[in-house]
Amino acid sequence: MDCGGEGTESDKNVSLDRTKAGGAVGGGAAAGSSQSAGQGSLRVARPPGEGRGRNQLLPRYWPRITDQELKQINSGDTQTTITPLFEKMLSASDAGRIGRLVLPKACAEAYFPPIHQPEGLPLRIQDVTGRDWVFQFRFWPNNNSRMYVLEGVTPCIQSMKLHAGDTVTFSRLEADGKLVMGYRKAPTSLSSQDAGATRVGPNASNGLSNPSSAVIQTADGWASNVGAPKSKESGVSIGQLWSSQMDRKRGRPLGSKSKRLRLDSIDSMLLKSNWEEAQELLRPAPSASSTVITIDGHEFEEYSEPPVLAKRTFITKAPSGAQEQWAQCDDCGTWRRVPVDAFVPARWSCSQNSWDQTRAQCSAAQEVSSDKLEVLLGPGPTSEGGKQEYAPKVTPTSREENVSTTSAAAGLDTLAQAASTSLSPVRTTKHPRHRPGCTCIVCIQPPSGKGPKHKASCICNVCVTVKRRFRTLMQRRKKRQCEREFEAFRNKREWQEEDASEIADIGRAGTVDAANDVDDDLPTPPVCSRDGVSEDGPVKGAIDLNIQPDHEERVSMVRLLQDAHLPLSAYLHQQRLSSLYVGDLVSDHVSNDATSSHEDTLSESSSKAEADNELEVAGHVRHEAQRTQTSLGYVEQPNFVESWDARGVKPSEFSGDSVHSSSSKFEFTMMNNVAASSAKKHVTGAGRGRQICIGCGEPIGSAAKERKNLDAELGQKYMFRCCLCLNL
DNA sequence: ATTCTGCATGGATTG
DNA sequence: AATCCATGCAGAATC
Repeated sequence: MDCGGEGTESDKNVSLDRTKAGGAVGGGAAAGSSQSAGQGSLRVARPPGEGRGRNQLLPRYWPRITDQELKQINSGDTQTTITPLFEKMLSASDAGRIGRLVLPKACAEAYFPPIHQPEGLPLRIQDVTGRDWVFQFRFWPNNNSRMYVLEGVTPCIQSMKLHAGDTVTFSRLEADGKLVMGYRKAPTSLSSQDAGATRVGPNASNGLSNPSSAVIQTADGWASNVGAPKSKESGVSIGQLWSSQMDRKRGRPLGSKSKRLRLDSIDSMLLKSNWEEAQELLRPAPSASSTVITIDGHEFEEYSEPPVLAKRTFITKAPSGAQEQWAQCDDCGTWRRVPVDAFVPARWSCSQNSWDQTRAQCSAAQEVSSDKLEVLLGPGPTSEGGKQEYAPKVTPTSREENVSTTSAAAGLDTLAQAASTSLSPVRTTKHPRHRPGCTCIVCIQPPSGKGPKHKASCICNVCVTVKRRFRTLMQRRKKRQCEREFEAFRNKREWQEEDASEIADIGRAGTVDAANDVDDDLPTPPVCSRDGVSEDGPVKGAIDLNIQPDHEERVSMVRLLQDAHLPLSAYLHQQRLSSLYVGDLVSDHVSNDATSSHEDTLSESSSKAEADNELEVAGHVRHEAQRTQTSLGYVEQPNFVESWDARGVKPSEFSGDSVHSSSSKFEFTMMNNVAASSAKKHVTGAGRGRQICIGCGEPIGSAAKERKNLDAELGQKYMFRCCLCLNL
């Protein structure tokens, strides 16, 4: 029997049938589980029994919740029925600090309240400990579709100590419709690594790196980490099943981006180590020709082709004083002497020894005995096992004379010593562009952390070179900046000239006030009424070329500015939303109504001074749009939507405030009037700005601080209180 | 400089 | 081909 959610078709059919048998689970009445419902039994992944569009839910989101998990969620209350909804394995993004959990679209639309505005609405979700979290359930428009996210999940994720690879589950308590979020830890080896890329085999502790918190997979599916020891009665090898599961998940989550691997610290260290080793082995391509360029009086070699990996070789010093290079055959392990400047490819054998035809076969004897070679190279390279056993130890006497071109440690040590003791420049292959004798800044300085410390007044070669190059870099940066500024200035002039030309043309057609100041640094945003004719803007009577007839709302910036100074209660009253403030329900359509009523009260008059201050007003409008959003959208946290009944109940039928506005729409409208071409970019900034205290309605000075405080306290975003209201 | 925010992109998956 | 969704990115706000 297949264990995962992506099982065979027959398995799916079985699950579907089970679902029909009973959608809700809990209290032993395990929906769709013909298996034992006793403690520790496992629940087969199955399609959710309810919810809109449930048939479209991908199997990987089907909940695999155990009875233990259900009991934990339900806090031992056997009377309450729990309906598992869906689950999702956390991606790196989900578990990151950004605090956004991407929700599968189908799941979000099936089980969460329908939202019609990108701002969405706050959603209260309870965790397995009974703690309530409030997340912002919203969406982003995406390719004519939507991308649903839960925002502000970081505190919750952190409290659960979840990482990428772990799984969060969403269920619903049927008694009150409350949403409950559980979790399932991935095996330790997966918590920091891609579950799809890491395979835990049968011998890997049965796939259980931490029995107390790991996932157990049996023939029935998954057990979780929720507390108690797990059942081990599976007749099938857990390792095999785990392996099977991992096979199916390979190339899949964490996420489907299998190429985007996460690296834990050990991996990072290994990668860094390998990278540094690889750097030591990089050589200019044999066929590449170099050109020498001079920068700040120093010559650099530039190659048109990328470097290639060379074989790890060793250089010794012959009694005659000449240097020799030794390379080991990959086939027979015999060491061969090659010219000191010879390029030995990464894969090399005796047959490629074109420098000594008498030793171009593996059958040819080694030129010197292994003992002698060991003295020359140190015990490492020629040690038992021979091949690829490199741990060269340069003797103290040879360290000053022999510079290994391959050993990172020995080579870097030598470089460091040479630099710190002001020896003459040493041979180095530290960089493919640098050849023995290179005196550039890269080669003359010791490795990071090594060598003498330099003072500000130091005038050693390294310091002088570094300072000179820094000066050069700064000059170049400044030059580039000047060029960019000049380019921007030129574009701006051209844009203004074009605008002036267009307006002049329109003016000649009799539709434009010729007094319009076209020399302003920035275009002033006209405010348009519904018919697209500017009323308050400086171009009175002009046709707004950016008007979008299908847009529902047109608002007055001046009016918005006036509203900004209204107390929240007064504003709500004016907008016929007073009931909202006392806890009555307001839904999406309410905010739309607010917009309409807002529109109805557009100010017909605007002073010249207001027109002159359009830019400033525009800035305030952006601010005000957020205030409006805050006022309308997130008034009373205690009255947030508790959950969403997936059986089709609309948000307005919820017993809580679920209020949000169309502030982005406001802003888009306004920015659309400014310049359609740049409206999108302006809209990008929607939702930001100074935050408004939900206690007193005043702007908050240091929103982030208060928000973090509130995050820690309430575990959600979009709720702010100033220091006074927080009694700080 | 850092964090927040709202997309935009493109690889992976599905139909 | 269409869609999903993980993540990158740029601009704005904030520290």
